[in-house]
Amino acid sequence: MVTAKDVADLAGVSTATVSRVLNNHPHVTDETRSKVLGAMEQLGYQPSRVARRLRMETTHILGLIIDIANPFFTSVVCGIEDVAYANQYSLLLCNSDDDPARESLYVDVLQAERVAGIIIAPTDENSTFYEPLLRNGVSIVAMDRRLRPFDVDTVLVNNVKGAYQATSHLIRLGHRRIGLIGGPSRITTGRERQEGYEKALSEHGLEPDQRLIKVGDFKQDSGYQRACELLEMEEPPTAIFTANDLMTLGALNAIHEKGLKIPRDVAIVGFDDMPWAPSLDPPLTAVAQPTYELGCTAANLLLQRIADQDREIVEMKLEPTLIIRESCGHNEERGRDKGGNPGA
Amino acid sequence: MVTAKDVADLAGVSTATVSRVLNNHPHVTDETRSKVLGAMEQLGYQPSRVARRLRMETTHILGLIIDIANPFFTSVVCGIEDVAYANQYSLLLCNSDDDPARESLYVDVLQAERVAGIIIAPTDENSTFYEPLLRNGVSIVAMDRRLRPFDVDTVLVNNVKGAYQATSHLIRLGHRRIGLIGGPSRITTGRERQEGYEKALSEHGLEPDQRLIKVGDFKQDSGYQRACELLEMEEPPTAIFTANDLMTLGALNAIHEKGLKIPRDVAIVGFDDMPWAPSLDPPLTAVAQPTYELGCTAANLLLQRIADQDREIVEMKLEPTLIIRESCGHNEERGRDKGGNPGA
DNA sequence: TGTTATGATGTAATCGGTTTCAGTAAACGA
DNA sequence: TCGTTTACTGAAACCGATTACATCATAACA
Repeated sequence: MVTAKDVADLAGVSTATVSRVLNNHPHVTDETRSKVLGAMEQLGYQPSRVARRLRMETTHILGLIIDIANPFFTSVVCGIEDVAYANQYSLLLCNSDDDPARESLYVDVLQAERVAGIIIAPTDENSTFYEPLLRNGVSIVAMDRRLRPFDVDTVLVNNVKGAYQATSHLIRLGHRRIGLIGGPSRITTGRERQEGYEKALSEHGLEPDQRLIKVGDFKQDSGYQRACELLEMEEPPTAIFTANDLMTLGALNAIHEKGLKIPRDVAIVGFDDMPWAPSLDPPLTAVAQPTYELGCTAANLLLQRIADQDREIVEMKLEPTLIIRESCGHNEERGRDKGGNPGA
Repeated sequence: MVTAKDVADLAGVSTATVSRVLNNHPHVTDETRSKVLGAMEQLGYQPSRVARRLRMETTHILGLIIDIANPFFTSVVCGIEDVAYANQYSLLLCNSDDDPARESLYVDVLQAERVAGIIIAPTDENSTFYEPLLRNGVSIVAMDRRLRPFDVDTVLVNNVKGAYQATSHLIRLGHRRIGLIGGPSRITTGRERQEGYEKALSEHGLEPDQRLIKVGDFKQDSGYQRACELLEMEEPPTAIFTANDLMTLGALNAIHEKGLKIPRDVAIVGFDDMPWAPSLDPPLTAVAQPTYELGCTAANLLLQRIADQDREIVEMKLEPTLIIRESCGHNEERGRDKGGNPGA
């Protein structure tokens, strides 16, 4: 591998000058500069970021810890990458697999890599293993989910509101027995979406029924399993709210498998409006999240904090939107008190 | 940030000894070892991978250049990450956005990062900007797509066969006017899937009609646009083969928007069997690719090559499977010569 | 007892850049 | 003409680990 020394020798200068040319320092003769540039060109020189990093103590690398199997995050990652790319940062990708142990291990790796900052979607909002990072002044942004023990920049989507809207929509359509397929309560999104669901029920005078609340793990199979449990109850729910896209797909499989017709036999609202939602059978009513924006915002917050460690800590909350299609039926305006408190 | 020097001072030893403890060298007293470990613990020491990397000239980082917006790659990345994780490698994620210019830039970045190896899904199978990498002995694996100018390890899916199966399936069902929404011909998958489509037509005695062949860019919007063009022809095709998952979704939007019924008015086969395919309206018949396996294989090949630069170069071809659901109808066994050469 | 082998540890060079400091030559002012 | 400033460049220290080599103490052996 060709080094600055090689370039310097060929150009007949010192490595200091090579470095100066590389970094566009003033006080370099045009003649020297072009000699050095010529030598670089000729040798195909690529300066080692590893060496530069060691000396400069500034890495221009961002760490990213998410559950990469979850398609929700693909668009989020796009947003992050676009911002990183525009600012000449690279991305170190870590897969938490929604497992706190794996997340913890990657946190150590990222610290060892001396990354400039980290964007995480914590798999447990009470994790404490970020303490050493913060002590060492590594910048952190919590994204999509909270990291409660620490005061860090945070970008969230208003989960309570989204779940509230989805559930209210079902209630407005006359549903009284509404099942929830939720996420783990250790994860912010799991907890808050259940909260929004329960809030909607309560505010409409309905008592949350614990038997209708099933907790999955945000993966497809659990959506299938929990949906089966709900549908096989002696008094099954007439509608189901699934707390993320993968569990929605699982639930749809269960519903179709049992030969049930949506929305006639059972209605369904999902959280996450994915590109395929309009093409599902039937087109899915779902809570849309601003995923790309979520990623961009997280990355921008992180870059800001890297630039200014003393900036005050912010928490941003992006707004979800309920996209109404056909998986709950069309009769919301008919014969019912919209948004009111209809009887049983 | 705490360094080996700090640990050495606290433990009353030299940095050499700290390093020896770190790397489990023999010839360290139990007493010294525990003193050092204690100091590390007490200071929360994380050895700098940056420094180690510079000295050792072995990075334990793999570069990955793909179009991260394409959901096809999420499962592929899972496979890669699992293998990397198991071998204590980290992943530097680069988004080509299917743009050769961006890919080229990232190639330089990865070389500057001195990554141990690179996995790429080339956005142009004739790109020549990998030459400097190969000259410097960086290991490369081409995945999902070819990199023709260079002799590198390659893992592909049998695209010709997959497209052939999909198209033959339509022909067997009696379709004669079959539209193709293909990918760019500079990309292996675009070229080969068109090849398989044309081969199926020819072998069944049908002349490929250039007006029915539309080329998209593997993104959703182009699927929508090309499908509109096909459906608005004076003599529209009775079936469409879409060359990847995103374009399939776009085409479905176009079909639904025009109020057409699948498969009655128009049949559709997709390339890529995604988790949502069974839940589409109607359940999608599609060519399934072993995505996770594709990722694992690529990562394993790369690690093998890193370990042994002289291993002979291999090209692996994984097999696709046509998954028959309902988007082409069910009548393949009825009244027709299965696999034969039925008349018009 | 003297010699040698061996184990445990420290010293210093090293990886490839960046940066401080010093030195040289040219330019400028008086 | 001399002194001072300024532009340019090189020598060497440095970032934080690893490791070849040196050193010393102790054990083993003749």
